[in-house]
Amino acid sequence: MLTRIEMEAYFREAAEHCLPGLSLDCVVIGFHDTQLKVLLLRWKGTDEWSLPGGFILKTESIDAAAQRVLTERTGLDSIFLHQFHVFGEASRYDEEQNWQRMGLVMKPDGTWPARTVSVGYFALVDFAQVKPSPDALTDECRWWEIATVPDLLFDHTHIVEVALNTLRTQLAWQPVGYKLLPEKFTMPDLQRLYETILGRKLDTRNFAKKISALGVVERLEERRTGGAFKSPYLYHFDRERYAQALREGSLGLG
Amino acid sequence: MLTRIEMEAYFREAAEHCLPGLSLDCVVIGFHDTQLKVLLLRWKGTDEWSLPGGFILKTESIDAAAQRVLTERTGLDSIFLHQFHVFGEASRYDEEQNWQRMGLVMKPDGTWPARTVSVGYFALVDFAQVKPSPDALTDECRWWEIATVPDLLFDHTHIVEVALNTLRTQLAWQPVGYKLLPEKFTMPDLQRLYETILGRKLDTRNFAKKISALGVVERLEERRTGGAFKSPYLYHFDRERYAQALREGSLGLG
DNA sequence: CCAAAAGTGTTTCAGATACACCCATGG
DNA sequence: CCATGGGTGTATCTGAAACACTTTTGG
Repeated sequence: MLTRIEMEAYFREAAEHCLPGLSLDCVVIGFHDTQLKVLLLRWKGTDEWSLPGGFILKTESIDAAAQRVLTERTGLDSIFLHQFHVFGEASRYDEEQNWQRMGLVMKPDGTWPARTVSVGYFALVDFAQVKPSPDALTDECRWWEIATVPDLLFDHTHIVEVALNTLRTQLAWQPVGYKLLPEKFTMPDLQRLYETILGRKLDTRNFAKKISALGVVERLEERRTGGAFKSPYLYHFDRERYAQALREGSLGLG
Repeated sequence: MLTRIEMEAYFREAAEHCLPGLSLDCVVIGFHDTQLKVLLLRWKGTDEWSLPGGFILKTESIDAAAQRVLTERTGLDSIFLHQFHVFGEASRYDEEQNWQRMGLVMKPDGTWPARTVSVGYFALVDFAQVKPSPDALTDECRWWEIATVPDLLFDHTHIVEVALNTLRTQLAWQPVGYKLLPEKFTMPDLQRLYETILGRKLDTRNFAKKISALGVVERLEERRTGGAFKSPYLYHFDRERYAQALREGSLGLG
C-alpha cells in the first residue's frame, strides 16, 4: 500500500517539473501465442491494474514523454507509438473510488488529485524483446491477454477499447505486422496476427497469395524447426515495399 | 490592435475558469462552389489569421468545450465534431514572433503566455447554414478556400494539413456527404465533393451507379431549376442506410 | 503410423473500370 | 441554335473468394 509520504513526493515532483492537468497513457500491444496482449501495471499493495502512463516535462513534447515513459517500462528504446485519442471527460478522475482502489490516501487538505486530461497512445512492440519492469508506485508489470484484462482503474478499460478499435480501423495504414512480429516470422504467424485483429478466420491460400503479390515479404531458405509438425518457412519484411504498401493502404486485407 | 488591458482580461479570465495549459483548435470545414472551405479568424488590427479555438472550462468535457466554441463562431448548435490529434510539441508556442504577429504585448512581468497543448478537432458543417461571427479578440471571421489559406499563426497551418489528411484517410468512416451537403443535393454536388477530397476526377456513370447500389440516397421528384443547363434531380440521404454504410466503411469509393 | 499443421493452384464471381451518346436548359 | 453540363448502359478486366489434397513432423 502506498504511504502518504510516497504519494505526496510523487505528486510534488510532478507538479514541479511537469505540465499541470495533463498526462498520457499507453496501450502497449504485443502478440504472442496467437493472442494480442497488453502491458499492465499493478498498484502497490493492491489488486488494481492500470495502463502505464505518466506526465509530460515542461520542456518535452508529448510524443517524447510517451517514449520516455515506455522506455522505463519495457526496456526498449525506439518504440513505435501512435497518438490515437485524448480523454477529456470532466468526470474521468472525479470518483474518489478510483483513488481509494489505488491505495492512495487523501491529500492533507482533504481533497483528491484534480481532474486530469490524458493523451492516449498505442505502442506496437515485439513481445519477445520487452522486459517488463514496474516503477516506484507499482508492484508488478506484466502482459495480459486482451480477452482477460480485468476492470481497470479510471477510464483505462475504455482507453484500451478505443485503442483496439483504432487499430482495427487503421489496420491498412499502421505497421502492425512489421512492429508486432519478430525479425523472422512464418506465414502462419502473420496470418494469425491478422485473424486476431480482424476477429475472423482468413483463407490460408488466399492470404499467402495476397501477401506474396504485394511483395512485402521475402522468403528465407531457413525454416523454423523444433515445433511439432511440418516446419514452416521463415520470412522477413522488405522494408521498402512494406512502407510503400502502408502509404497506399493496401495492407487492410478485406 | 489589442490593448494590454484586453489581453490581460482575457488571460485572467481563462486562468480563473479554465484548465491550465490546454486549449483546443477547430478546423471547420464547409463545401461550396466545388471547393472545400475552412473558417478562419483575423486578429484585431492585424492581417494575421488563425483557427477558431478556445479553452476548456474546469467542469466541462473537451468535446463540450469544442461545441461551445463553435456555436459562438458559427451560430449552429449541433455540430459534427471529430477530435483528430493533439498538438503537443514543446516549441509550438515558444516563438515570441507569433504573439507579436497577433498584436499582443508582453505580460507585465516581461514574459509571453506559456506553452499550451492544443486538442485539434475538425467540424463538418453545411456551408449555407453558417453565420460566421468574430469574437472579442478578432475583427473578422470568414471562409477561405483550402488552396488559398494564408500562412497561419502558431502551428495552425500544420493543424489544417493534418485535419485534411485525416479527413482523406477516414473518408470511408466519416459522414462527409451527410454533414457537408445541404438537406437536398444533386448527384453532381456529391460527386464534386468526393472529387475535391480525393483530389482526382471520378467517372460520372460509375459514381452514380455505386452510390445507388449502396442505397444511401433517395431520388426526389423535384429537380434543381434556375441554374444554367439541364436541371439535375435532387436527392436526400437515407439516414439509416447511410449510417450503416459508414459502419461498414463502404463509402470510401476507391 | 497417426494426428495436426504447412504448403500449394484453379475456377468462379462480383465489383471496378473504361467508354459515348442524347437530353435539357439558359443565353 | 449553341454551348454546357446532366443523365444513362454495356463490355471488359482485375482482384476476391471458394475450394481439397499432399507433405512434413513429433510423438
